[in-house]
Amino acid sequence: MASELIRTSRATAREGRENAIFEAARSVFAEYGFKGSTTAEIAKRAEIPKANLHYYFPTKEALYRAVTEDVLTAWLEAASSFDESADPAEAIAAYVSTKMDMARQDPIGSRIWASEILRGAPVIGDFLETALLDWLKSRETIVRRWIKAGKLVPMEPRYFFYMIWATTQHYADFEGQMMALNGGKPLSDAQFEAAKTQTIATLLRGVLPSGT
Amino acid sequence: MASELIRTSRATAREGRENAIFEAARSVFAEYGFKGSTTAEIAKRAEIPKANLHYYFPTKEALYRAVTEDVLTAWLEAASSFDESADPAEAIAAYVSTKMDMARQDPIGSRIWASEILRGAPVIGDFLETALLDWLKSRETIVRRWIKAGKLVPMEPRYFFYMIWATTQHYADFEGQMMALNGGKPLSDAQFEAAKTQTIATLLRGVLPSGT
DNA sequence: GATAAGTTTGACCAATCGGTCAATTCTTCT
DNA sequence: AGAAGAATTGACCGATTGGTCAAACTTATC
Repeated sequence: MASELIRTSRATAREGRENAIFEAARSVFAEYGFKGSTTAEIAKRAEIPKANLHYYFPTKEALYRAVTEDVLTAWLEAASSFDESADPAEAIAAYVSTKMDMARQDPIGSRIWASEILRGAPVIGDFLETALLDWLKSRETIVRRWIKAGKLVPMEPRYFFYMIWATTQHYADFEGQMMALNGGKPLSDAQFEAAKTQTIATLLRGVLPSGT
Repeated sequence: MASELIRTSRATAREGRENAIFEAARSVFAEYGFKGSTTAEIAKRAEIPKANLHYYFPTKEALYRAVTEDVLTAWLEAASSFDESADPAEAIAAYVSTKMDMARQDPIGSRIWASEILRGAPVIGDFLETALLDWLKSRETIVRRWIKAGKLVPMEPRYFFYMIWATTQHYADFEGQMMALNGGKPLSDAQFEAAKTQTIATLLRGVLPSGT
């Protein structure tokens, strides 16, 4: 039930100043997108002179690509959680749970993804058309098999995955909106657990046959 | 079933060049966010000299506020669709349907909203804490009444609204991702209708008592 | 402790940023 | 037709942008 996904460090190992720059870049890119971000602001958050940033990352785009690559790696890691069970209810619950935990632990990564899609995915476009599409297709096959076996209600698997992605992503990307609706405070651990449990329950009720 | 929401013109009446600037600004702000957008790019898309833009909108921020206000107006219009029926299934179906249609017809508006939230809602923050919170609270009361009456499964209404908002918003904000997964083409009308129908069905199954 | 390699930094540059302004053109009214 | 106001425009301004560079400073190696 609890997640093993503890991201104390990023996927790619970095240390010292390089890591400070990397983390600063993540937060700035998540907030302002690629175009809206400035190397000066990143350097400021990393507490280093701007010139020093360009020693580790030659251009703003190189830094953005490094950050983006890291986000994709995390996505692929989470994706595998879908496959670890043969039972649809378990697989879906595990996947949604993992995605929710990711949104909670690494909202910045999720926001970088969202921001990248908003501007037309110029950097991760290739990934979407290849790795992501492959993943989706193969999981659609699995879901269709479950439907034929009567373990899931008839449906188009793709739109179900969109619901899962949308909901889990929402808890990262719209954290600000949720805070405003929650007295200015972020969701507490208890609130988040309730949200996660309920989301899984609603999704499962939505696709499991009635008698289950 | 079909939506009455035809947004051939924006909420606020505008004409001629002012409208061209307004629409150009919408598309640029949606793509790059406030900071990442430039008045030069907006002027270019509006096919006017940059100086002319400042005749109608004194500053970039004034233009952004005008665009943002328009998005909020559209949101409030859609919100009312929840109230038009006494039956929970009908109310939810109508609301989701309206929101889906909005995402389809005005994805740019949805993206401006998302982009604004991503950077901490500096402009619409007040709206979130007042009008949106009021709306949410009063609808939570309605949903709780339905739950007590046994018309809906026990749940925290808020997280259910988050699911609805997330899913409907996803079809606007992540259109680029969906295109990449759909052979580079946007969802056809038929595909979109299928997605909408299935989304409503899954959500309703998820919250309606089993015997229904 | 000298030398070389790796790291840090302030000063600087051309390009772009949001915005101004005076001059010009177009509309409207009489 | 001609005056008055509204709309349009190129030229321009100071500030900020991403990025460079040579000089200074640290660190590891002998």
